Amino acid sequence: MRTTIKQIAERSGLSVPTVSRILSNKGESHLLATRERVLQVARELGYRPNMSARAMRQGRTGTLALLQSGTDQARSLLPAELLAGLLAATAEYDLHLTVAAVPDARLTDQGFMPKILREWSADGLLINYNADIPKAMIELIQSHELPAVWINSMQSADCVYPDDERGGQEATERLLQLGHERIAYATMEGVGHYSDSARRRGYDAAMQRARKSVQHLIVFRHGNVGQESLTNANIEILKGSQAPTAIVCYNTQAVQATIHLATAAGVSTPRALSIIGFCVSPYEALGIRAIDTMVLPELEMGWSAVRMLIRKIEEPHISNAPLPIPYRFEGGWTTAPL
Amino acid sequence: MRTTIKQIAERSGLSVPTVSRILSNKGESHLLATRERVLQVARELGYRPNMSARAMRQGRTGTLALLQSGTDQARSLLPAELLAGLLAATAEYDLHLTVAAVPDARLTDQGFMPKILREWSADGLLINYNADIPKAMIELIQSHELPAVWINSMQSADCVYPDDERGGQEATERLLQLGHERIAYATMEGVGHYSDSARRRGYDAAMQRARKSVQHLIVFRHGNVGQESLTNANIEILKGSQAPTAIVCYNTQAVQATIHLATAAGVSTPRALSIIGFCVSPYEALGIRAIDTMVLPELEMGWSAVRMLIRKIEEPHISNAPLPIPYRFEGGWTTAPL
DNA sequence: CTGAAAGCGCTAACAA
DNA sequence: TTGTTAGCGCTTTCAG
Repeated sequence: MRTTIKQIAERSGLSVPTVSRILSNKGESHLLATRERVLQVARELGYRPNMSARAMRQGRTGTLALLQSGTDQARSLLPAELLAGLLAATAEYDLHLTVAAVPDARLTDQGFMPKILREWSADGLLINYNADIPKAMIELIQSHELPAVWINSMQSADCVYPDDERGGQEATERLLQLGHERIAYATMEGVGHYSDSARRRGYDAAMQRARKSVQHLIVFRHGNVGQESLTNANIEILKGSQAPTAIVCYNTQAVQATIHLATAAGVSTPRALSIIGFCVSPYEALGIRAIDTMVLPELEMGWSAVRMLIRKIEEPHISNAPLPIPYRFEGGWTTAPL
Repeated sequence: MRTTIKQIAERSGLSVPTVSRILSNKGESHLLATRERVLQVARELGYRPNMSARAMRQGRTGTLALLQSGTDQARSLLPAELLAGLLAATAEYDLHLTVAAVPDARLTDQGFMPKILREWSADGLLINYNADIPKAMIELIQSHELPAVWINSMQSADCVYPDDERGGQEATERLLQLGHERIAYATMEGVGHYSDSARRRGYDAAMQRARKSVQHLIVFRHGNVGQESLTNANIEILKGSQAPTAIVCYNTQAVQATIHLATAAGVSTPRALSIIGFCVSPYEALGIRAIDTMVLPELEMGWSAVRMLIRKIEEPHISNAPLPIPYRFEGGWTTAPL
């Protein structure tokens, strides 16, 4: 049977509360001898505290829950780095992280509610919805009394999100500073996420401030068209006399597409074409050392979200200002002065 | 304050156990009237059961824990599909999933133990270690009394893993059946995972059974060499008179590399070069509709692992036979008869 | 510095 | 069909 405090108390000839205090480091006012004895016995018996009991007594579960939008797509909606940040931060504050997904299909179901929202089993909620959040869901969560922080989503309060607009602007400014004038923005067809328009807004703003005209918007279609047509559709842009000398790419996929395109067009990077991309980390493409990257600060975002949520749990009625996380530039080998 | 069963009992003029029984569907022997009344009041007060209390009483937390090896690398060691499978399965059985990571750096630390192992807060353990598992860790977990199932790892019992050898063999056999004779195996430099050697063993076996000589092993180096040298290093293989007409690729990265290489060498797919890759899902590369893929059955693996663990929790002393999960072939547009 | 008593919210066993 | 009693393991008073 599992070892309990009571057993340790009996074995060491002390009372239950004494053992409890020592094992949970409450009050240093204990004889060194008793202390040692208790710890020794606990070790011998392989004691591990029953967190359910502790939680019930203290009114805190010691758990944060991540409510994650549909993971039924192949592409990871829960980026590894974000998860890493959440895990590191929760571990740091001695909390557990439980993950709950709301399948996209059920997102609009009226009746559906994930287990985590039907019960008291976490102290707070981290919400990472990449898709648009149904209004009903937002209200549900707000009426739910559980402290919550939004990740990757702009709300009026209690949210943490990457500063995409500023990121797009900074990427473009870097290229401008290198002397580039014809700078394009490249993205993938059908990206519904607000980050695409936000980065593009930043790009537009930088171009306008520099009094350069906004250049070719390159939109890559996903692969389900024939090899020839796809390549030819964009290849002219890179070969024309007004071809861009630099491109800001929306994501890793767009970077890959751009490189592929450049290879096919016989345009070499960075000699004739500079590239900055929004990637998870300085991406090593084939034949390329590393991409100049605006790194999405997922790790930091995870940490910030956890810290904000902990604050929220401690002071539920104070709402936190939205926290934009700046992108970090990491140099690679894909940009050069014009 | 949070609504409790007691409050519902008072409001509805019934006793606490009656309310408890109705709310947790125990025993159908209740008057319809009382039933309705209780449910009504519960709804009004927004009742949600306190899982800590329930867990303490029942000796079950209703939680499975995923112990995950270091997430400090950029590459996701927790594939989205696996997580999706685990989440779907735990939701199906009305269980929570908590995720705990052991940072690679601390993997060998003697003193280090993740919170989840220091406490009683889960009913069972799902272990997903991609790196080699230190022996000490295995023993620790085995001595830990908590029912455990290994994912992606071959143990003597209680484990679920993809059948890489058979997968490699099947991929190769498909190409042989298409009439190919010069078939290569392509992988990335420095892959430490056993899946590489297992798939390769399967490839070797298929080739030997067909009495074909094992062909060119193509090893792509990661991008940190100049574009020229990398391409040239492998390009000769595809241009030579004994060039392979088909390639089995270890992973998505190797597929990308192969396509890039083929593009550069002027070899078209699938006309002159067939490709089968081990990818997460039929990968849409640029200019390619979809890769012929041996799909890693991560979703199923997640489900199987959860089912096995639940069995293990119910009957801790019965050990489950290792469960190899077969790969699933999904056709694309990158293979053709010779 | 330590112990006795009480109770967190829930459910299982038994009694009515 | 419902109520009474008891107790899961732990921590928090408060008393000694």
